[in-house]
Amino acid sequence: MVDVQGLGAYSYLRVIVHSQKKRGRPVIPGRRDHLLDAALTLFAERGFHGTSIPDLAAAAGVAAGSIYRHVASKEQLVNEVYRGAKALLAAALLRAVPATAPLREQFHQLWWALIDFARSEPRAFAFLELHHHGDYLDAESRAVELRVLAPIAQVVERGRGSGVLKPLPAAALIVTVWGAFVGMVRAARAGYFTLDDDMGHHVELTAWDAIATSGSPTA
Amino acid sequence: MVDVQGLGAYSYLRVIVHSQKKRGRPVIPGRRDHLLDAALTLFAERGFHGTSIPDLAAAAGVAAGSIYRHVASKEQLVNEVYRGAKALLAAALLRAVPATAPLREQFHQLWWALIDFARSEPRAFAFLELHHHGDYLDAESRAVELRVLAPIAQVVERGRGSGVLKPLPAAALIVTVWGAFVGMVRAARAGYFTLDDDMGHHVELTAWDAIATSGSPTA
Amino acid sequence: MVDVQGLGAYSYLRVIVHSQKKRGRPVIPGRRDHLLDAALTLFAERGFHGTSIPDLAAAAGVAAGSIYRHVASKEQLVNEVYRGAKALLAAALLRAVPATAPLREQFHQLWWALIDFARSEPRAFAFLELHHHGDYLDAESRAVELRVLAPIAQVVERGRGSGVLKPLPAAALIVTVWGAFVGMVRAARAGYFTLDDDMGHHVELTAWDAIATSGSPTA
Amino acid sequence: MVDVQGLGAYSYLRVIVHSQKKRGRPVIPGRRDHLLDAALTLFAERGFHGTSIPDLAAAAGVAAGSIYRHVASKEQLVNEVYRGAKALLAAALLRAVPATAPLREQFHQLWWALIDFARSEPRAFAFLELHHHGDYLDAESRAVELRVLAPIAQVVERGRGSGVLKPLPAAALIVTVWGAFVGMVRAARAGYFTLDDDMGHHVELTAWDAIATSGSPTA
DNA sequence: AATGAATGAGACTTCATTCAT
DNA sequence: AATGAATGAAGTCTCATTCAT
Repeated sequence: MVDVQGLGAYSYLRVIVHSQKKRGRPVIPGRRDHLLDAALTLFAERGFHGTSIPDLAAAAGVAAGSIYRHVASKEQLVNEVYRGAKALLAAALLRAVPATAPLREQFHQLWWALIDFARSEPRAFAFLELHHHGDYLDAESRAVELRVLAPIAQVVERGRGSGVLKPLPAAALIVTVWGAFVGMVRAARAGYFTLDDDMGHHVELTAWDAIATSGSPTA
Repeated sequence: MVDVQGLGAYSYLRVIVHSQKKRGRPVIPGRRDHLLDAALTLFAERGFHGTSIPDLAAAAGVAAGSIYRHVASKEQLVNEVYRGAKALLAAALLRAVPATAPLREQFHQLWWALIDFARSEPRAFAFLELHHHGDYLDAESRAVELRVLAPIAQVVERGRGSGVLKPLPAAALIVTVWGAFVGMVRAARAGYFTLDDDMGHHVELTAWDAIATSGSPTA
Repeated sequence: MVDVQGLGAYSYLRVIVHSQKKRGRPVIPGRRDHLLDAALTLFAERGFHGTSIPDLAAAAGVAAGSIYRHVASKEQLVNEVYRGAKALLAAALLRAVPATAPLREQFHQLWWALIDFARSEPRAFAFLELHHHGDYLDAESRAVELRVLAPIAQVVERGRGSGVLKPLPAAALIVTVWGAFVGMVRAARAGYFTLDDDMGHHVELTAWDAIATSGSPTA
Repeated sequence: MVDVQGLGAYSYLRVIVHSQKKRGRPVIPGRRDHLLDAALTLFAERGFHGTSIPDLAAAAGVAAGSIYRHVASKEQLVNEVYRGAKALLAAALLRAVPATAPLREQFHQLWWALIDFARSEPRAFAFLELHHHGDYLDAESRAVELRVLAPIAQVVERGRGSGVLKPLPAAALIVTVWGAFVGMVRAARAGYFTLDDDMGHHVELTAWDAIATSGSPTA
């Protein structure tokens, strides 16, 4: 099991042990997480400006004013959600890289880790796709985009060095793989097909052939 | 000359599509076209909900109330822009398919037509990417996504039949190509690299190898 | 007639000639002035924080949103009202100082100019009293308080020089006169008596004796 | 020892009034007194509507909800503070009137009692000035203004009868004295000068001359 | 007795749309 | 055909108050 660094303060990603140390009316355990979760859903579906505070409150099952007990502003809320989703994706990718293995095997692990992520956290995936930019993202939240793709980049670099991958600029290889993956998920979400194991496998083959040296073994 | 079907009433597309011809018609489009053009810019940059009517009016250089001379509502305006952008893309693709040619050549034509489009109409491309869904799109506007990719689909189908392309589901091949292309443009827009001819060429190679039968010639 | 400088942009203090040069739905002539007037009333009665935008809108007979067509914010509105009221008071004082006249006569003119002001513009007077400080006043609006009392200060200085007034610090004399005047107006507003000519005259006598050299003639 | 009537249940006034005595009672008042004290500060600085319950709670060092252990509402709180401040002023004035003494001496005592009050309880003084009116004051709290000036009125009446003071309406004399005093304190608070003994003495002279029969001795 | 989370009304402000000119 | 003032609903956020602990 990988040690997932970088979760930082995104408490809702962890199973929370409530220490109940303060006096006063106690926090209903899941409230904040519930809010962030509802926000993830709505922001992913309608975007930041398309989601109102009353919408969020209704989805979270709280009064509108109560939201401000958990976050200071709507902007802070998106940023919190953004970083949470990003951490989730980063964790999925990190978990998938067994340090030593044939490159084709690494690629396979990575690919299916991504598919797992897209399947188990479809909202987080959709959210990240929709919110790269936007004035409401703060400096920390921005400048992520492809940085989270570092594990992929790492694998690609290794492959280029060893001659297994095409001697093209790394960026060209990465955008192809990442683009194919995103395209697949989007098409599935749009209803063009179901993202089943077969489809995942098919596109894995195309993605690998895209970047592998022509003569390399495909599977 | 390509027959640009489907433009319907979206005159300003015709102006743009035909603009290289310089016939008698004034190049400076009418007020309505100017509005649609300004709307394309703002919607692409900020999204539908992030763009206000006063913003649009200011960008178009008209009074807010005047917008309602041209469209009945803000929603109708996005839909109009949406269909315009989609028609632009469709036109670019249609123009690119020389009915008879080796498949690799057709793919090449298609690929560079897309690059031309992304370069010459970056706002339209960004807009389409950002507005697939959204409650504000009417029934006609939605359900486009990949339909406009019909020319690509057509080429792919031909290729599968002839054995030049992998015997995978057409959807798997299409999403890979389209995904790689979109990934490349997005990465360029995000500043990770410049979409120059070299990069276009590199990614073309990966995309082709992704879908071609393993032994096929690459270029 | 004195040239009243300092009215600056406070249009509502002047009789307005409407030049009606712009197109579009015309401004209903008195609207902005009407708003400032209603704001003067409410702010004087309830203070800044005690007056809401809906209150102001109702008092001015417009919709709440319409207020923002005339001022950029509630804060700008108070400041506008503040400067208007101050200009009114300044004008009243300036108008009252006949450059050459026996000091007692000057005092008399000044005193009754103030009474005229308090009677004809009771809201402006009450407003100024209530709004010296306040975070909502901008730098320009603050730093007025006694500056507008410059004409009084001028007269007092003259009197001290000539021996007609007591050889006390000017500030001591001024605060007594101004304080007596304000006390009188406040008491009248509170209903303790009516500010008629008799009362005005009585307090004038006390105020003069307060500052005049003991042996000076009283009237 | 002065008999401080009217303090009723406002225990914290007694603490302050008696504080110079240092008997067994703890100088640090209870929670409720602390709250009323904090409220006096904030209300004096920002007014009723400009002060929020969270502000008050923070200033008093208690939780927002705890305030409602001590008062039933924010309105009751101002009224409580109002009556407390008024009682403080009343006590200062009562303490200052030695039943038998030459009128000039009585005036002197009164005047310096007021100055003591303004110096030692500047917040109470500022508060009273700012809160005469206001919908939030209940019937009992309102209609005070000059009633608390009864001791002054008493002295003035005596003086009119004996011919030492001007034969003008008592109200005319009172507002002058009170107005001069308030004007002096306000000017000092605004920073125009320091309210030192000299200034207090100077303005005392003007105030006395204002109301004394012209030939009367000044000091 | 005290806490502070929760509430919902209401604050200021913006916006899509209408309308008089 | 075009303008921009006017509107009122809705948006974000704060606040007085309640309530579970």
